[in-house]
Amino acid sequence: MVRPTMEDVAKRAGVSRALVSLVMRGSPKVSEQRRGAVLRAAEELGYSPHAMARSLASRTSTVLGVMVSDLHNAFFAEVVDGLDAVAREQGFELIINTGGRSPARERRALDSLLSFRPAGLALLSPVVPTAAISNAADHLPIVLVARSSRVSGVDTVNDDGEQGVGLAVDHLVSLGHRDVVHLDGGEGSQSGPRRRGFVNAMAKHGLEPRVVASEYTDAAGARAVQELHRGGRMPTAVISCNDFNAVGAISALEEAGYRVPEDVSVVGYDNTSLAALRHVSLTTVDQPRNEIGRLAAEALLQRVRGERTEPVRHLLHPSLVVRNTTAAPGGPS
Amino acid sequence: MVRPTMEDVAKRAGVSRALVSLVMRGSPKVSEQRRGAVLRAAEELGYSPHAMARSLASRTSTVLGVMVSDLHNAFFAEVVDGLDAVAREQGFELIINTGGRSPARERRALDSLLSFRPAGLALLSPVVPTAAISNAADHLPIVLVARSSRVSGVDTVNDDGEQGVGLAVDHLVSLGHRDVVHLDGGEGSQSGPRRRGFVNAMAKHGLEPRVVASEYTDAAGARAVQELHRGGRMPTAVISCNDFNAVGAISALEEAGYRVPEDVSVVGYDNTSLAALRHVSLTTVDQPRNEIGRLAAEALLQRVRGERTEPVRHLLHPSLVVRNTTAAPGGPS
DNA sequence: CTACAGCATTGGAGCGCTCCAACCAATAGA
DNA sequence: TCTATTGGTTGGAGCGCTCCAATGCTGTAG
Repeated sequence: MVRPTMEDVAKRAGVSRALVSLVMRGSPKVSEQRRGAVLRAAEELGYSPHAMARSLASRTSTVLGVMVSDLHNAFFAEVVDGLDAVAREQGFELIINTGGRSPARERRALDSLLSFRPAGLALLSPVVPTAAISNAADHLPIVLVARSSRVSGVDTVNDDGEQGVGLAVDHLVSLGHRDVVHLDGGEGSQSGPRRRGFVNAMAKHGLEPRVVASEYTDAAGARAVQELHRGGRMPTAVISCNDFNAVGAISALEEAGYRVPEDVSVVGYDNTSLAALRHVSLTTVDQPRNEIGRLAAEALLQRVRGERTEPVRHLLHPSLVVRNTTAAPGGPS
Repeated sequence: MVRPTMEDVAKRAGVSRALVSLVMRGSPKVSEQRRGAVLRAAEELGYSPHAMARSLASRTSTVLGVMVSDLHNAFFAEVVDGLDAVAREQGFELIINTGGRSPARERRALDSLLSFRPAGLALLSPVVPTAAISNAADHLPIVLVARSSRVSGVDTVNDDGEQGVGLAVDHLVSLGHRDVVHLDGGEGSQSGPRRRGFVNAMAKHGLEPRVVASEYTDAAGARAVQELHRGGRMPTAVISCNDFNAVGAISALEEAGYRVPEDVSVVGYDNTSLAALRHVSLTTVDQPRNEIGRLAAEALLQRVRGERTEPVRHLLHPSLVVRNTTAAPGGPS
C-alpha cells in the first residue's frame, strides 16, 4: 500500500532527489545518461508523482475545478467534454464536483473544490448566490457557464437564447404560421432570454406573441397543451422552452387528437440526444455545447496565465435543426 | 489572491499554529474560550483549510475518486448520487473524472485521480484493461461498478442482468407471448448476462429463444427490426438490450406499419428518464441505481477503515416497470 | 598555469498542514 | 505539603515535493 517517493527513486538511481525532480518535470538540463537512469529506477519502483505535494511545493496548480449543477443533464456532459479537451491540450486536469441543484450542496461542492486550490473554477449553471461566487473570484479565476451574471472579474459563456428562439420563430413564420405559442420555462435559468426572443421576433413579424407559463419538464409541457386544448385556442405552432417540454407537448397533442406536424408544429430547445431519436425527430435549437466548454476553458486559462484581467462575456450563436415536427400549417396530411 | 494560512490565524488569535489545527479538526480538548477566538480570527481572515496540505501531512485522505466512463449516460449520474450521499454522510468528498469510453483517456483519468492519492476509487463501467485495475488495487481500495471482473482484492457492484431479462420474459409469457426476440447488445458491458437471462428464461418456459445481433443505440434497434420485417418473421414481442435500442425498435415498427403494443410488445432495459417520458412510456427493467452507488461507497469505506479485506461481490435485484409498450399478443386494438 | 565561463548536479529551506512528545498550570490524592 | 494526574497548549519534525543558491566539473581563453 505504501508508494515510493522521489527519495526512493533517487537512491535507486544513485542521484539526488533534486535531479529526480528535474527529470520528472522534463527539464532539458539533465544529461541523457542520468535521465535514463532515473526513468529506469522510477519504472522499476512503480513510482508515480504526488500531485498534491507538487502543487504544495510549487504553489501552482494544474487542476481546473468544475462544478456541474446537475449531472443528470446531458447538456453539461458535452460542455465538460469541451472543457476537458482544451484543458488537456494545455497540460491541465479537470476535477468535477456536483451540486445537485441545491444551493446548500452546491456550496459544499464549491468549498470542496476550493480546498484543492485549483488554478481556476468553471461553474456550470450554478444556483449559489452571486455573493459566494464573487467571494471566490477574489482568490482565483472563475468562469460562469449558462448563467449570465454581472459579477465583476468573472467571465461568462452563454448561448444567445434570444437569438435561438428568434430562429425558431422565423422558421415557423416562413412556413406560414401566424398563431404561435411559447411555453415558458418559468424560473429556469435561461427562460428570460428565450421568452424575450419570442416576444421580440413575433413583434418583428407583426404577430401577437402568446406566452403560456410552463416548466422545463415533459409533464409541464403536456399540462400546458392540455390547458390550451381546453381553452379552445390551440395555435398552429408551439415553441417549447426545451426539448423535454416539447416532447411532453407532443404526446399531449397526439392524445388530444392533433397530428404533429400536420395540425400543430412543435419546436424544442437544446438539441439533446432525445431530440435526435428517430422516434422523436424534433425540430429544435442547437447550442454549440462543445464550443461553450472550449471557450470556458480558454477564458480560464488566459486568466491563469495572467494574459488578461478584463472580464469577457461570450454569447454564442445557436442554430436551428429542422427535423420532422414542423411543417406548413394545415400542410401535407 | 493570496490566502491566509493557519499561521496567520494563529497570530491573529494569539495562539499557536498547533492549537488552530486542533480547532479546525474539531478536537474536544480545546477550551471554549480559545476555540471562539480561533474561529473568530479564521472568519475575519476568510481562512479556509488547505485540503492538500492536510492530506500530505496526515498521510490520509478524505477523498474518494470516481471514474465515470461516460458522462453522457444519465445512468451514472444516479450512481454518483448514491456514492455522494454515503460519502458525505461519512465525511468524505468525491472527485470525479471521466474517460469518455476511450481506454487511453481513461488511463489518463485514472492516473490523474491516483495522483491525488484518494482514499479509494470507484470505477463506473471502466474500459481499461484488467491489469491496470489490479495494479492500482495494490495501492488503494477499488470498487468496480457495472463491470463484473474477478480481479482479486477488488469489490464489485452490479445489477443481475440475467434476472432482469428473466423478469421481462416472464412478464411477456404471462401476457401470452410465445414468440419473443432479444435484440442483443453485442460487445456492450452487460450484454452477456442479459442474453443469458433471455435464453435461460425462454428455455424455462419451453420456448425457442431467438436472439438478433444489435447494439446499445436507437439506430441499431431500428435496423434490427427492419431486418426482422424483411425476413418476414416478426415476433409478437421484442426485448431490447437497453432503452435506446427499444425506442429505435419502436419507431421502426411503427414505420413498418406495426402498432405497439397491439401488434408487437417492446421491453427496454435501464429505466432511463427516456422510458418514463409519456411520449415513450416504455415497459422496461429498472436497475436500483442509487442503491448501486450507495453499496459501492460503503464497500469502499469499509476497506478504507480497514474493516474488511475480503472482496464483496454485490449482485442487485432489478425490477420490472410496466408501462404502455407491452400487452397481450393481438390484444385490444 | 590560472581564470572563467558554462553546464550538470546537489543540499537545504520551505510550501501548509498534522502529529507527537514535552510542557505548564490547576486540581486531586496521600 | 508533596507528588500524581488531568486538561490544555506548544514547538519541532516531517509529509513529498519545488526552487534556489551553491558546488563541482569540464573545457576554453588569456
